[in-house]
Amino acid sequence: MTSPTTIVLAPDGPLDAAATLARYRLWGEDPSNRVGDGVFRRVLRWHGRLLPWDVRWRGPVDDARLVVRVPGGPAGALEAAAMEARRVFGLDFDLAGFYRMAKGDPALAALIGPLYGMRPTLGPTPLEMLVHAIGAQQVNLSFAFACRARLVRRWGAPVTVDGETVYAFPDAATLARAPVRSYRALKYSTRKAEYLRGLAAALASGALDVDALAAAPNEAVIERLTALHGLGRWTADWFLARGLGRGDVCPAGDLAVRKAFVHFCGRGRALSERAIRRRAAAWGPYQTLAVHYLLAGMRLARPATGGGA
DNA sequence: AGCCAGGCTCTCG
DNA sequence: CGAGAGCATGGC
Repeated sequence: MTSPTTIVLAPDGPLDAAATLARYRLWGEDPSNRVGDGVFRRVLRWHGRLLPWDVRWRGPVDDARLVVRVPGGPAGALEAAAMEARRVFGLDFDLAGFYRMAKGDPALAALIGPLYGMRPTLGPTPLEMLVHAIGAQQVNLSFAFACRARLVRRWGAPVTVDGETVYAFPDAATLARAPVRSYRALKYSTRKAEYLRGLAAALASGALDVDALAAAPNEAVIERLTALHGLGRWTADWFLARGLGRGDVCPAGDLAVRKAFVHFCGRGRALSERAIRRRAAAWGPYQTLAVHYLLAGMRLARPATGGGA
């Protein structure tokens, strides 16, 4: 009687794993989320232990399989890793339903083919997703990635397996304790340092309750997050979309989203944030997917200038 | 050199 | 309220 050593996930609908994970490489490297050839590696925090795990993908886009392993880890850790894998590969999005809707939409129809199987990747944990969001506010994404990589190497825990080093993302208490000047050394601005410390403290103390957020309606999530210093509507929208996996979200204030709407929906003319929200509302529960396809569509159109999902 | 990058807060009218 | 300044760094 031995416990299983792998969990195999079968996506409901198509999955293009490489396209889904492109976000982890487009603007730089992420030391806590390593993408290799057919494999994704990460470290799980499991009851105080740091357990490296990996997930390998195989098979065609229309019949893909994900194989999750936690070498030497207990069965519970394997289950937890599989939960993270579901998030990383966006397995809970309804791609089939989205494609049925998108086929009849003039802005989206042409994107289904070239992006078939691409899913939004969700942040593995709320802390990690929000730290990235704060870091990405206003600055170009290459710079934001570089700052985050420095943060991970500074306060994360390196774990080496098979010659590959993956960092456990720093925990909230560590980030809450770190002085502002140490963030400055990583090239975060003083204000972002304060925002990051405040966020980490709120999560570490439980003042910001992740489970409660996951159960709350969108409006309540926005209210709770924007009550914190440094988290505005943009950050809250992206948290709903890429943190909680909500489908009915359009971060209409996002610069890249606005540009994508100009290109695909505005016939070259700018739309107000309000007009964008109105237009997106017609996509109902598929807004998050639609926005990701528009962003990735911009990357197809103009590979040199980025703007991807 | 100067402007802009997948924002947010604060101030002022 | 809406508009405008400041934030800090890197890339073009």
